[in-house]
Amino acid sequence: MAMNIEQIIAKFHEEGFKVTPQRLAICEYVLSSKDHPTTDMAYAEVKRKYPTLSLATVYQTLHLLADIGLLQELEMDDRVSRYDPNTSPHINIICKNCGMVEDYDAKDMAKLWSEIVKGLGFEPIGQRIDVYRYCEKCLKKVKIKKTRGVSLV
Amino acid sequence: MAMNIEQIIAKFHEEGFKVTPQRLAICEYVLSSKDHPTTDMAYAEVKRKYPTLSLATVYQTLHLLADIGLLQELEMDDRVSRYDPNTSPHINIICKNCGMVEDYDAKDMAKLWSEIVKGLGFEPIGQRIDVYRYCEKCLKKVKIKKTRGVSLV
DNA sequence: ATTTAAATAATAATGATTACAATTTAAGAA
DNA sequence: TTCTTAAATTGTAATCATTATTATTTAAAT
Repeated sequence: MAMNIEQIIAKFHEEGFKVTPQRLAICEYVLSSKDHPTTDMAYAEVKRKYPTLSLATVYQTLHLLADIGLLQELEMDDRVSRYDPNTSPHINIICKNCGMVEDYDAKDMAKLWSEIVKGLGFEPIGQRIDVYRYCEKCLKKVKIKKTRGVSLV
Repeated sequence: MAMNIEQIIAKFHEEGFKVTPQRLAICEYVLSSKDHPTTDMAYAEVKRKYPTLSLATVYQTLHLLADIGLLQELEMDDRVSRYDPNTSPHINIICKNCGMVEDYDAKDMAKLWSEIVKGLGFEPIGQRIDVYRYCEKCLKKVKIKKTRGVSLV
C-alpha cells in the first residue's frame, strides 16, 4: 500500500521483470488509489502522461501486479474487474446497485481472520472478503428493481 | 441448501414468480450441487431431462435464484461464474490454478462472522469469503508458471 | 555499442453473457 | 373448463471486456 517507487522497482527486479516507464506510471496510479479502479480507469488516467500507452499494457501490468501480490483483483458482477492495492485481510464493502467498493478494516481484523484461517490446514496465498449492501446514495433513489442487475428505477 | 421442492415452489409464489418445469429442474440440480456449477454445467445436466431447454433460460434462472437469495454467484478469474447454494457465511476455498471451489464451514464461523460484521453499521444483504491456494492436485503438477492465469506446465 | 529476450502498441479474435423478438405457457378470472 | 394475458421460454444475434497475436521497441546484460 504505502510502497514507494524504489520499493516497487526493487520488487520488479527481484521477481525478474523489467522496469518500464509504463509499469511505473501504472503502479503509481493504482497502488495509491482508494477507489478500486477498473482497467479502463487506469488506462484513461495514465494515458494523460503517456499518450502512447496501450490498453493491452494496462491489462498485462495489472495482472502482473496481482500475480506478484501487490494487487487484489476483484471480479465484479458487471463483469468488469476492479483492483485493490490493499492485499491484506480486510472487508470490501460493495454496493450491489452501483458497484461502489469501500475498504473497511475492522479493528481486530487480523486477529479474527487468523482465527478463521487457523483450521484450514494450509497457508492461503490470498483472500477476498466481501460484504454486500445497497449504499446510502442508492437507497435514496428508493425503488429497487427485482430484476437482474438490481438497478434502480 | 436443504430446500425441498415444496419450499422452492412456495418461495417462487411468495416472490411473485411463476413456477415452471424448467425452473424447478434447474433448482433441483443447482440447489443440491456440491461442486459450484457453472451455467454451462447446469445447462448440460438439466438439458438431459428437458431437451428443449435454452441456455438463456439457465442464465435467467440462476440470476433469479441469486436475486431472491437462494444462490450466491461467484465471479471467478476465468470470467465464468459459479453458483453456490450455500448462502450463509462460509469460506470458499478456491484453487488459483484449476479454479476448484470447496466450501469450508469453520466451527465458529457464524460467531466470528457476526463479530466482524458488528462494526459495519448496517445489515449486509450478503457476503463472500474466499481463501485462495493451489490445491493438492495442482501442487503435484509441480511447476507453476509466473504468467497470468497461473496455469501449470 | 551490441545483443536479445522481454515489453509495448495496435489491432484482431474470443467467448461468456445479455438483448431481442417470436412463441409458448402459468395461473388467475369468468 | 376455457379464456386471457402478462410472464417465461427459445433460438439467435449482439455486446464488450478480455485475451491473443504480431510487428516494433526497449531494458538491461554482455
